[in-house]
Amino acid sequence: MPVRLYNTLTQKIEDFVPATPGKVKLYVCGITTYDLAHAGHGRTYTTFDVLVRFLRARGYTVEHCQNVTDVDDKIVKRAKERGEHPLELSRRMDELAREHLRAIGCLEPTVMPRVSTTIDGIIEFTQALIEKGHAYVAETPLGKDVYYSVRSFPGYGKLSRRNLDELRAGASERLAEGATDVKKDPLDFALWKAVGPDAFGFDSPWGKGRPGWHIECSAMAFKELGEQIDIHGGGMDLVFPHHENEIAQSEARTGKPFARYWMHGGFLEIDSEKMAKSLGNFVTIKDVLEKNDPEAYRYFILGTHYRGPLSFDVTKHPDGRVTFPGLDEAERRMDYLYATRDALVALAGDIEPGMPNILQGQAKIVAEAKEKVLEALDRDLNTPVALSVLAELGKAANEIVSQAAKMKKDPAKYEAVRKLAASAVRALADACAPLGLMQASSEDYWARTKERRLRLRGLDAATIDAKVAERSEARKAKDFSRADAIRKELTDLGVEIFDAGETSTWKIGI
RNA sequence: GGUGCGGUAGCCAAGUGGUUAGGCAACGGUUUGCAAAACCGUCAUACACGGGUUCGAAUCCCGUCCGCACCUCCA
Repeated sequence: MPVRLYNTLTQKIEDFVPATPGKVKLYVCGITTYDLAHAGHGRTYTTFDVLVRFLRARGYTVEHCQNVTDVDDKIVKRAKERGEHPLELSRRMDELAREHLRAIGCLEPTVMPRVSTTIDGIIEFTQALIEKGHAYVAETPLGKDVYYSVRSFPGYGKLSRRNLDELRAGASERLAEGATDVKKDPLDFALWKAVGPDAFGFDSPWGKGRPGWHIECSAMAFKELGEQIDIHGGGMDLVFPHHENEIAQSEARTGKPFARYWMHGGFLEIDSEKMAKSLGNFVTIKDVLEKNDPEAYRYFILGTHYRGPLSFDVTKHPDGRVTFPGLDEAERRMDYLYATRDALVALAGDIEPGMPNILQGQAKIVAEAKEKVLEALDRDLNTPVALSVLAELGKAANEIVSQAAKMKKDPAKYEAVRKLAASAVRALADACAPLGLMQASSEDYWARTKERRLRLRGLDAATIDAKVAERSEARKAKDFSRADAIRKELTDLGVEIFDAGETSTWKIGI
């Protein structure tokens, strides 16, 4: 079955066929770097990260271009407030965003162009549009602006299904509020805006100014990927006007279809409202990472189809603690997956994987897991179904481990079940790979979660170790009431105890 | 008003004409000194509402209701 993706342009799920067989050119609109990246950004970039990992797992070579908007009015404004150079503020925020996205498992895009280093391309693109009659220069008190003439492009509105007359009604009202009317049509949008001689800007044939928001993406995609790309992605809020304008610019210049497929991710919501910087209801990725494991966040995101809304719940406890219940639940699932893998590895040791004729129900699940995950992703990135495959595999794996304990007396059987366990380890890795899950070593995963959970609960490991040791002594002496009392005490602190024979281990609950 | 995205069992969430999605919670069982974890079972003939098409509809058609977003900067 081919890869199928929903295309906003046609409103249909279509077979994915890139322009060049085996090669995918992907452009994803990046972040405007004036503040920390929030959990909604994280959702979008995680979605496209899974798309990239998945397409690669399906054998495609993916060129993933994600821009950095480092020249923008918001950046200039924020920088001014802080007495910082705009590009310096942007560089700092970009570094943090990269760090946070890397932490949640997003692979570095192949290319990351910046506005500030693409000014030549933007100017060239703007000039081309002027020459072709799609853009015009307008005089303003600050100098010369360049606007795109929306009426010059017949296909305007085809992505967002809007027609110019309906749009004009809204735009005229806004203009009435005292804006200077230098545009020929209220819907025309800026390609280049003049700034005063003292403001942050770049020299151009039209004087000092800054590029408009939409032209930069057209120019960067053109420069890095060429005239036509396979997939263009971003959040749903970019459909209009940003992506509509990109189409108008790029197709007016080249005369060719810009992107074959347009993909848009749904919103992350808090209290049923879109999480947004402008609404002030956002939780940053940094906030998330302080409370939960990065893979728990990814698991949480993948639990809902990328086009639907995803509710990010925040619970404020009576004691003042703030938690994210959805992420907590996801983190328990990650604990489960890592614990499952640990048990498999402990059983398999370094035996070679194989598919012996044993535990056939489980063996079938192990054999099919990888392909089932890929098949789920074939269907417009159905990550919830992919996670259900992981759940099925986890169950089978744990069953293999518990059945193995009963086979120890029969060396031939035991070796066979160990081979199956080794296959399950491989299957788990293969099934997780396109999702970007279970990327840590067990050692790292348990260490980082332990450290974080101890910190959140204000506990320290040495105290717990001492209590657990004391309890072990009590158990050895068959003083079970003493042992149970200590366990109760620890449980109340959020510490879970696991007895295995005479020894006990512990972990902090989520 | 226009354009989209949603409304599925206690909760989260797949499915888009007939065949067990999955997870969480709860309860019962196997296991355990007792637990926990793990596994098995139950909850589950649920699909916003009203009509219609069909042998058969959560799924298609018509009409409503509700939530959210975009139409100005937004992933």
